[in-house]
Amino acid sequence: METSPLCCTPIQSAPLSDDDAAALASVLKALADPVRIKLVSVIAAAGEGCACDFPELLGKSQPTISHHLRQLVDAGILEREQRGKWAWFTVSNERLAEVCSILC
Amino acid sequence: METSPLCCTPIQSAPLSDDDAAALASVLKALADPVRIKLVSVIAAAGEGCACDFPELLGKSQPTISHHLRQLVDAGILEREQRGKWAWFTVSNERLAEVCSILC
DNA sequence: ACTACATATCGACAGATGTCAATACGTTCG
DNA sequence: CGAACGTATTGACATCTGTCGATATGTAGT
Repeated sequence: METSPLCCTPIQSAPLSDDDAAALASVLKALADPVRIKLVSVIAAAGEGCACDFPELLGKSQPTISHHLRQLVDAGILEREQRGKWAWFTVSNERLAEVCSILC
Repeated sequence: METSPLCCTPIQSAPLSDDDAAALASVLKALADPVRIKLVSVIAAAGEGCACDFPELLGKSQPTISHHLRQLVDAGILEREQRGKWAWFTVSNERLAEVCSILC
């Protein structure tokens, strides 16, 4: 869920509707965790990332990492691709751009 | 607190350090609530806003609004100015720009 | 089919968070 | 000063959230 595009009006120009505020808040909430924003930055900087590397890289258990990855995918921030038995992730730059286009 | 500037490197170019990730997450967390992001949008669109108008405008109690305003001020997103017995708020466009410069 | 390995889900728990009623604080004006 | 009014803080509560161990699901190779 939550893969629908966000509203595109910068907050400077008009207040958000209740629905748009809820939608934007839910995407921001997905980003608003130290582990998750670091996951995004690691994947963004490398271009892509394998789930197998994250537990050691971030010092969190495998279930915890899987939980955070799911939230980011559900929010439309990450995209998941299965390669053999590994799960690879990329950042949706469009999604981040949507957020920025509303904030600034 | 939390008024110190955020790190300025886009996540595309390098992964965030643990400290930078925590700092960015705490600012995003302040934005990641429907009531708070709507407060920001209302104030941004109008240029400024009086605390006295928000409870009715957002359908929340005065203590709840005060609580959210405090979080936004602590995160450096809003700035507070006392005018007589009223509290007025403006949006720190610099703070929002910092966030966007890291995300995009 | 069986084994090995990567990832997802479940269940449980401690800690954080949003909310409001009650109350305290601070400013203005008579 | 004292009353009136706007705002902040406190206390309490239900809900949400991050975390991990245990377990289930899925994929690949023998």
